[in-house]
Amino acid sequence: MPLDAKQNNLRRNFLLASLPDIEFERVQTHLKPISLKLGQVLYESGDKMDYVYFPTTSIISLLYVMENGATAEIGVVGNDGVLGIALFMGGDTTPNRAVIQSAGEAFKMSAKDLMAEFTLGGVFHNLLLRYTQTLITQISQTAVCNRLHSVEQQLCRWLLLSHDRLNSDTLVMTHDLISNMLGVRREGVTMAARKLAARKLIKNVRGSITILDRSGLEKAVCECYEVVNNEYNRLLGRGISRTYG
Amino acid sequence: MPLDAKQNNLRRNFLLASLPDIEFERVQTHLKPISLKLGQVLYESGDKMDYVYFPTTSIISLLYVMENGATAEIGVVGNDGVLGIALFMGGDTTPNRAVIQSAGEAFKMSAKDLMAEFTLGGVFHNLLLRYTQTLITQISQTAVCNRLHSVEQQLCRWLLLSHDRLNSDTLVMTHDLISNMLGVRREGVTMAARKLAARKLIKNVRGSITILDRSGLEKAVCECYEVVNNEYNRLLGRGISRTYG
DNA sequence: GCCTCTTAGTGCGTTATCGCACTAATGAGG
DNA sequence: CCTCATTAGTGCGATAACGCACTAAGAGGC
Repeated sequence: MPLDAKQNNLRRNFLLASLPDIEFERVQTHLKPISLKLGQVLYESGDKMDYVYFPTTSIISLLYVMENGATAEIGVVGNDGVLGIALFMGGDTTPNRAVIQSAGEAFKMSAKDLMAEFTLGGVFHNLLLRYTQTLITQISQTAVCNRLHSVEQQLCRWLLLSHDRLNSDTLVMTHDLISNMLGVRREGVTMAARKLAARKLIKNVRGSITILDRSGLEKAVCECYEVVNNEYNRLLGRGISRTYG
Repeated sequence: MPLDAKQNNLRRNFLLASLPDIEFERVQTHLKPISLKLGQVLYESGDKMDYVYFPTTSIISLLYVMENGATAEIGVVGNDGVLGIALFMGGDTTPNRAVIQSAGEAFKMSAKDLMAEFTLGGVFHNLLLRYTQTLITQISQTAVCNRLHSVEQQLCRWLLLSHDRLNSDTLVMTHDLISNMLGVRREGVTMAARKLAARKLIKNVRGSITILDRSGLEKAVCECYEVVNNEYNRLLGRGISRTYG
């Protein structure tokens, strides 16, 4: 990849884009582009983390896997952040599975290089911590939403979170996969999706969902979505959401 | 408070107890003892955080409050940790309400003093980040548990988490308060508590719950409880749990 | 164009939890 | 000792989600 193109792509990750020039120059030499395929597992629970990943066009889902095989998503990482926070937080293994929810590009950085830069304590250090705080908010809101809201509302939230991190209005994703993320029945997703489709908010075709009416979805979603966005904007100073950006 | 007694008490908070002597000496001069009453609110959502709190015998619940007034607990902080992580993570306000779940003692430290020490980047810095990682695990597991487990299992988890952070086997707590924490109906807590009482795991009297059979509770609880403990032990090297410690 | 696999939709009985209205027990204060 | 506020327990219909077995509809390979 020519250097100009690489730098251009790097800037598509908001965290990298927020670095001052001096740190950006230093950091970018350690970043290697990587293509991520749908369903690919970057970390398995308990894995030692050799790399962290800065997505640009891919989306990564953080999943918890129960002993009985049931799964539930606790958060999602796209061009708004970085996968692998446990590394600089001082756990050297990850407690969750990280799986590609939407194929695309990312940049990876070795654990060693990341820690070297983190330890310098500059903007990079503070940026990663602020991002971690927004991720905590996202996980917290997932907990609340799981407790208090309906599958339909949660599907709205999930669609909006994904849409925010995507260039396209179409999510390549089966109901079955979504049900694994939300930790509900596949039929439950089908039902909720059909209701949203009946209201012309989405189009529901085999293997993909297309957002038709983004602002309609925002009216249907629970407050959890906006809470997470507001916190992100407050701490990282730019909109991930297409609406609040 | 005489200095010896104060130092002795300080060590009852595991985070403070883990500091090497040099840092402990420096940190302890900034810590002031404070008594916390049941129901007292330390932070309201959106508040600027003037202090962080290191509980010794008190327990603090992190609650999210919905627009309609419904609440759900996302985590709990006792002598295992510190309240106010958002401060050093770079948000200067807190996204949750923090309310005293069990009356007792704590030490508080001003935001300014905390940040001064944190910025030095020593053991204190790393310890706070590692603790934050364990709190993330706790919140994540709350999300998963809310999604996949029954009220009865969650009550077990909640009782064990509280018991771990307490000197006593008796929790002064009404079903109504517990229902606010768990984000379920008060009657749901009553039913679950009665079932546990029928199995002689707890004793259920007006305004308090007494743990009768701790190991029985551990058999009844979902895996979520152990996951959080294991991660805590792994990262902070000592047991909060009375079993795994 | 047909076969086959994947994905989506349907039907139905079961279960957990909810919402609400109510009664019963407890214990602190006068 | 009695009263009253707080806390706990009951009953019941409503609802959301589940588990499971099944059918129906695309979409790619031969």
